[in-house]
Amino acid sequence: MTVENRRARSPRGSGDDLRDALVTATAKLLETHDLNALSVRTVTSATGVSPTALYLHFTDLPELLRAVKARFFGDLRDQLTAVGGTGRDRVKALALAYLAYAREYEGRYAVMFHAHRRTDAPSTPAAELVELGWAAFEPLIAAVGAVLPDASVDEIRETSLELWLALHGRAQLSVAMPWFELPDEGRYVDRLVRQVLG
Amino acid sequence: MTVENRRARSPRGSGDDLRDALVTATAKLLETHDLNALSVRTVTSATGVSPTALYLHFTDLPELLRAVKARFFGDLRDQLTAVGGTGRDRVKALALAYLAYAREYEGRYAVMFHAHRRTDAPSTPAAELVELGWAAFEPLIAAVGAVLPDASVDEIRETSLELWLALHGRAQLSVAMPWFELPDEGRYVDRLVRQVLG
DNA sequence: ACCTGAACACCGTTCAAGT
DNA sequence: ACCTGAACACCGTTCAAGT
Repeated sequence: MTVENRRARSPRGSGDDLRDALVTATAKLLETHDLNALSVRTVTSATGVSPTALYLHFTDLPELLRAVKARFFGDLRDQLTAVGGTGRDRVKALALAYLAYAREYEGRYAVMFHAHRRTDAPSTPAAELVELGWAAFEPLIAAVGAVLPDASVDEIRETSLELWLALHGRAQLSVAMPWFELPDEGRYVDRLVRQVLG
Repeated sequence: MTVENRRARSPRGSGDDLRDALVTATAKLLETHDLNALSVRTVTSATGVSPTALYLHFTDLPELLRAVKARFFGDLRDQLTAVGGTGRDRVKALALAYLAYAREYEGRYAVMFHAHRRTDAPSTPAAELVELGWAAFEPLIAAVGAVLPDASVDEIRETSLELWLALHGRAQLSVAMPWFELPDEGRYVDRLVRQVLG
């Protein structure tokens, strides 16, 4: 992974500028590079600082990646809240927007649902991520609630989750196994919404 | 990642013994360790050979991981073909067996559907993996076909895929975000099968 | 035929130091 | 207050050599 030579960054005014710059640079690199092509050195080099500068704002590389994940979940939520429509059409539009996000930003989606951890760490839930995940999920819950006015909160949540898990299954598979041919997104969403919403 | 000191392996009789030993050792390490805790050195050390011995049987580390993935898909297929039952009960039993595999072997599932690649490599489909993926999928297709005797091959495939994508969505999410609380597996499968199979 | 050892350019992270 | 440089124990991979 060769990174263009940038001029060394002048000492900065203050605050979280470098932190933001590192997150932005990492997000950009993920558009064109694999997750494990990311290193402290490529990220800092792309930002124009020394490798050790990363540790001024993050405890380690995984924490930087968590911050990047958080940004991606925020972006996804923004895309979904911008979706229009009402009733069942709105549910379908949200489903299509979700699949579109995964398709357009494959690298992001791979990182957002990347299965790391495993025994070593105490599986730190990273409260911020939990919250952002739920926040991104909310528009779908609201849209499903509008379609099922007589359903309880639990029923709405369960139904929304079924929709989301089917969307995630398709999105994640297409990222993990791009060679696996899947039916048209529109058709998939039509059938899914009919099956789950009745 | 500390690995117990093993005696150096004596020169072997012949053939693919070392290859198998490396795949087995890697599979075992994945039961307790994260994917990126795997290295050429931990794998070969666990096998009792020098780091460079890996290159006698694999072009590089990713190819070893592909071989491990292939073994896991074979295992999954074995588990699914061992499932009994007929009709709709068989479909449900297969779904539960699928989720059970992902739950019991989280590390395996994470590797099987790990989204690597991305621009650098030409996204080598790895024909062997494609075939093994389909082979693991076949039992479900057959079970769905038995439930829908009047359906066309395409309809059966599409319906089976919908079932599988919903199962994969749940399985992969539980591996990627274990802190996300999901409804009971039995209830999920009951509702899913009713929704998709009508 | 099968495996090892030394060597290469990397890697994440720490810590003392610079401005 | 903010950032760098040298150093540490690692990493994947190559290649010449050992038995």
